[in-house]
Amino acid sequence: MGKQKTNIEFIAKDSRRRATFKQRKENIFKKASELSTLCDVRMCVIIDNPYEQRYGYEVLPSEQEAIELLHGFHGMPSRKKSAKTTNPEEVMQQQIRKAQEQLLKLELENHELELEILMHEYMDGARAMNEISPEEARGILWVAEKRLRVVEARIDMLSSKADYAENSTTQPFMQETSEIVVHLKNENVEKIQEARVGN
Amino acid sequence: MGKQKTNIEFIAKDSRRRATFKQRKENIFKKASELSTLCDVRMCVIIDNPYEQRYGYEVLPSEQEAIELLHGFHGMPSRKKSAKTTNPEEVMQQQIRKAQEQLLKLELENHELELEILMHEYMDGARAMNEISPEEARGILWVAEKRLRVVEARIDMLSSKADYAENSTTQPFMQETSEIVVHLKNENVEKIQEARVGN
DNA sequence: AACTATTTATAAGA
DNA sequence: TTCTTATAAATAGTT
Repeated sequence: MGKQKTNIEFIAKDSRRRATFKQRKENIFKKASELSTLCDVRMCVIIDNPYEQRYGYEVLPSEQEAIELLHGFHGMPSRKKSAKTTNPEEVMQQQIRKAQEQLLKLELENHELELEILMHEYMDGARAMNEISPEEARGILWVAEKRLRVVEARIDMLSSKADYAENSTTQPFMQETSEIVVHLKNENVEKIQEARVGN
Repeated sequence: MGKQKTNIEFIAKDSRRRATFKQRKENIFKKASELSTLCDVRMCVIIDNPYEQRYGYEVLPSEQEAIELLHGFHGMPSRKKSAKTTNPEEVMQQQIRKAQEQLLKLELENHELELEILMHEYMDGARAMNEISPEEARGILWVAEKRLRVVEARIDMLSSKADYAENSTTQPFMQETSEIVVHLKNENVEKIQEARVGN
């Protein structure tokens, strides 16, 4: 659009490219915001910005939304909203309880993929907040250790090929396995320690 | 735009909302695609689609791009591109070698945050390909176990508060700590076993 | 960065 | 719904 129709191809001239980028980027965010409001649909636009050093990319409406969308948490309530009105630690405690509860359920129901997603989301959320409570630390350790024991048990079970051949067709519980890795900020090590002592 | 200027607010009428959604969604993807080409900029648009059951959301240009953008891997070569022309297993083997190499470097240089990012990316890549090789499995276990030992050692070290107070200011190695969780598809358990036997 | 001539996007209507 | 069309918005080239 404009005074002359342009082909969609890389703009060689730097000044023109920068101008076009700035303008079109802004318009895309605007359009995205409009559609989100008009149809009440969650969306996320991520645009790498090579011309700005502060952030390598810009996100609308939020990075958290993007993470949730990518992880498929369409049905879950937005963590962001509740975080606005509640103490972060409270929110996190709720989350770890929810995570533990769900983990237990999944253990019973053999839905490990859901756990993977849940943990992933939880970890992303915790990292975003840059802070975890002793309860969270304990919860994370609990989950991680539990996963590790399950994995080890399964590997032992698979040591015998015969057992595996037999079980693989009859036991849905063996369908998937996983280990869990949790990243903790170093300032939280002390909290973990406290959690262990307090436990 | 249109025959009448409209306020940006939720469209109550369902048929009209659906029409607007479809049209605007298409246009946003088009605009995003154009900007990406015009300025050679990586971007990703994720739109939840409540009217389609097949996918809860649509992504442009790819989910992998989104993951990389979110994790901040702007400088790294696109895994997707190389995967197109190479055997997936080859690519993954290269990746685990790179991961191990980098881990060693980080152990020495105390840059654990970089490892976190690297592992995160690696895991996402592995999951996307839905397949890992014995070498990868062994590599992942190696990394995970190594991280776990480091964490445990640090927690022991922190058992004494006095030691912590002393060391926290003088030992950069103590700056951060982490545990690592790896998710493995169950069909890969056997591969892990093979890797361990072959090791 | 601000200004237009045009091209695009799109709100209603069919 | 999808297509059409009058009009609002976006934008290429210019200042």
